[in-house]
Amino acid sequence: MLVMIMVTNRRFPEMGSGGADGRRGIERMTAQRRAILEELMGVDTHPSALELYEMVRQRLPRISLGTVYRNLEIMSEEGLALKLEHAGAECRYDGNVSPHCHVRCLGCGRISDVPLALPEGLAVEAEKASGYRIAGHRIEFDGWCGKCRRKRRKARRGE
Amino acid sequence: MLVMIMVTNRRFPEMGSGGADGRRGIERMTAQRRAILEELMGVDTHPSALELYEMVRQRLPRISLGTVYRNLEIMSEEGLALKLEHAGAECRYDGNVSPHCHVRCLGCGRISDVPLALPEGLAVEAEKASGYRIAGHRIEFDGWCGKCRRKRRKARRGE
DNA sequence: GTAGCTGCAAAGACTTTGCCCGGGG
DNA sequence: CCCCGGGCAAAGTCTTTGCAGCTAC
Repeated sequence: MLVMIMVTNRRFPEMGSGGADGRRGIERMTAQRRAILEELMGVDTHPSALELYEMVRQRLPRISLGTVYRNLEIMSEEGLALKLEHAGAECRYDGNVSPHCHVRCLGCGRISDVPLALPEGLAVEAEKASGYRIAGHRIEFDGWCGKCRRKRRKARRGE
Repeated sequence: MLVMIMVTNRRFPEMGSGGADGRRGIERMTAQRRAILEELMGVDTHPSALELYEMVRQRLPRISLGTVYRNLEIMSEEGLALKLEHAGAECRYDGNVSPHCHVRCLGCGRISDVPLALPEGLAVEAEKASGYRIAGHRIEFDGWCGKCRRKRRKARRGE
């Protein structure tokens, strides 16, 4: 899928220039920013910053990795992308911000979407049980993708 | 709570010396290993490796951070501890391996336990929807703990 | 006795940041 | 024209690893 970011005027409708909470905002649509957004929106592979850097570099060979990080950070603050922070592994980014969860392959680390949502009521229960004011949540599954499952079976037979 | 690790013979019942999947095992109960286990089991604060290092250092001033990391890694492989690879911060460790989930405070980063489990059936649904063989899962809530909530309210009134 | 562990320090992987300049608006 | 954002590189943070000596068993 090819994604084309159209700039209508000064900024995206979703892009404030930072709210009352002091966030940064997106003020200018530069070529780099557009390219990063388009590449991210165009895949469902949850690329890491480095992978995205390589992708964007096809179009903008002089872009720097720092720029990619800077923009991904801003985009996730602005709600244009999801930053999947699984500590212990590098962050991965998701251009699909609709509610869904993820499964990560224990073999190859690949992340896939899972179209499931947290059963309603569970957040309320968590709030009661913990005393925290719940603001968000994340469900992550771990598992084995088809490819790694086959590889594993073969390895076990071999040993 | 004080936790005392008793060594019966060669090894813990739960501690294999590595399974068919080639994992490392725990062969020897050293003072360092015992101290790390005991400190981790004795708190419910989900310490990071560095925090645990500081805790253990009270007892074993010459222990090294590398040893703490090495042992935490092995323990989590052996199922004696949980490695919480939660969103964007350093890994934290949990001596409580019974099924439960966690909430992290958006203000101070503190992690607390939430005594809730994934509704049964959801893992099966995820398996069907994703094609992965699901092996585990994690539910993480984000929220504001009481202390940070009060701090925030005060700050907002102040501005 | 021996191989599994430790302490130490260096290296590694990923991410953030300071600085100065260019270009978007 | 102004200042946001980019390129570059250095620094920062967390974690892993190689090595030589020590020690649990």
